[in-house]
Amino acid sequence: MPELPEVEVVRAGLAPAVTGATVSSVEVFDARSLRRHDPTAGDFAARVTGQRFSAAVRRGKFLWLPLADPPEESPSFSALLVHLGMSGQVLLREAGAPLADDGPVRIRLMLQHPEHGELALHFVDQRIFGSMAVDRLVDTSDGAPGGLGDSRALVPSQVAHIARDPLDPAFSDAAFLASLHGKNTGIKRALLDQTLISGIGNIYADEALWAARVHFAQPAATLSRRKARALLTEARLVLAKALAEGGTSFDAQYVNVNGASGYFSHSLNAYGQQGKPCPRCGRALVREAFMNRSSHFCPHCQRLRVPRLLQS
DNA sequence: CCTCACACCTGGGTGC
DNA sequence: TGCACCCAGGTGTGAG
Repeated sequence: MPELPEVEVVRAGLAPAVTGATVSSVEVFDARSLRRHDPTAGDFAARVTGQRFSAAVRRGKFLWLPLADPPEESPSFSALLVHLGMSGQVLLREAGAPLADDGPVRIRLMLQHPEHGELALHFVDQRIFGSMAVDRLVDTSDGAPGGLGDSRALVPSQVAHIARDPLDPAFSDAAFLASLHGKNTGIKRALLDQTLISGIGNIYADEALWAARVHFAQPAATLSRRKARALLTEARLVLAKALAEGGTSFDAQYVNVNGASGYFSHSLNAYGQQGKPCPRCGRALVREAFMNRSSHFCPHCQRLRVPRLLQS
């Protein structure tokens, strides 16, 4: 469940269940799902077992559950970091729910919540591009809250280089627009660059570009201020609308913490719509190879515009 | 520095 | 049926 709306659906679902809950046990069934865990930070299971979560927090596509109490030997706070990669899921189940029902469960946490009692947290990940880790929390560079869900100005060290997402109140439109101007690359690459703006992936990049009528390969620096601003607005709109519809689910792989799908796939205008008529002009949408994957766009509405200065 | 190709994985779908 | 090949919501790394 990978882009901002899908990760936010998971965060919002986890928050009431994990906040205040204590981890009673940890089972790692596949150590490859700890690719982001630094072994020098200590054994993953040992670092999490017995800990209490204080919140569920998200920036972009990164999710973390801060641990309420720092370890005795260290003064710094840390968090259970979660990234879903391409195929990760976090499912909340009744204690004793069979693992086999949920596909490849890579890690299971048993939680004890003061009000809700015992429940199981299943980290499922087909392709193992996602991972869990224990990571230390560091100060944010701008002094604003690290992400949605925690008012403290802290982020996991592995998230410190990730830009704020466009739904974050502390996101700086001006800084983002200025950074586009200095980029020597196409606009879609810039939208997907999580150090410039986070939370946007292949689906919502294509949707935002379609809505703003911008070609994916348009050099980022050649977008007018007005066009760049419009694109940012469309990105916000599509993320917010997808979130309101529970995210995009093409199959059972992308679900909320209860295993339910989102509905935004019915609202897609461009992504995966190659061959179908453009909802705006009626001409056929196309798919083109891009960065080892695909771009979907309308060749009529989204033209590549080469500035006169660069023509020769 | 900056940009880009590639590696990291599994499984579903398609066409021969 | 078998099997090669293409495809998939992401990110970190290292070459150039």
